[in-house]
Amino acid sequence: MDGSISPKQNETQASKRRKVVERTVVTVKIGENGGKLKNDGPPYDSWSWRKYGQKPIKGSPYPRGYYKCSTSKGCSAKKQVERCKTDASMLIITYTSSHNHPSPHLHNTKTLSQSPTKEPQSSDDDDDGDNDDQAPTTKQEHLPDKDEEYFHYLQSPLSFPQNKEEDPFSGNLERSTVGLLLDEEPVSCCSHMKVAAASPIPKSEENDFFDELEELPICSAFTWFMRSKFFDEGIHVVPP
DNA sequence: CGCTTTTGACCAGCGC
DNA sequence: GCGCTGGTCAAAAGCG
Repeated sequence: MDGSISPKQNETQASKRRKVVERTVVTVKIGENGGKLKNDGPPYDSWSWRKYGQKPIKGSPYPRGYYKCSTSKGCSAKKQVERCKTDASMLIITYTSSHNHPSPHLHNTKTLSQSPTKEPQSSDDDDDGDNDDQAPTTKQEHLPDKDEEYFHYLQSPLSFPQNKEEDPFSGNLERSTVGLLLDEEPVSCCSHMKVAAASPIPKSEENDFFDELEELPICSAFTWFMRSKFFDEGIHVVPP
């Protein structure tokens, strides 16, 4: 893929580690049209993703798909898509790393919606994808309407499980969504989410995770994600 | 023709 | 130290 550059020397060193960097877990409820997706097909998303692998996951009847961002060549953003064990209509998407290029559809959202929910915090992650706000005139169509009809987005921001009380957004949003899910799916549906949201995290893992987080600027993956999806597009929490 | 998807193999981390 | 599992790479095939 990266063809010319030997990925084994650069990326592999870091990416092969299991303790990954930033991870943002998002749960997507597939609507009735879920069947349209091939496999666990990634829900529509502003970036283009290229599948580079698929693996059966122990304990899960569904394989996990591995995707890389193909919108930009050097972009290291990745995501893993898997279905919830107990509810096949739920997709668990784990975003890893962040995009190093602006979102191809941001201009759409920008013009479409100056969403009132948008937090003024956008300036702090400029170092990351400082171009985030500028929309390249890419012709990545977004189909917001369709998108919204196909999927109901539920989020479980793994990024800040410990701040959830302090965090301006996580408070309501996270709680409601996760709470809702847990309520609806007491059967440990989406164990990721439980871990992500609640925080019965095993000590070591917790430490590792927070450790990783602390090394990163708060902006990273979650921020762009929030900006580009949750706030610009608006995540739709499907009511029961 | 170019890009994406599929599939198998390999590598490395983690747990026992 | 060994085995298991997860994650990535690379080649081939398919599709637009």
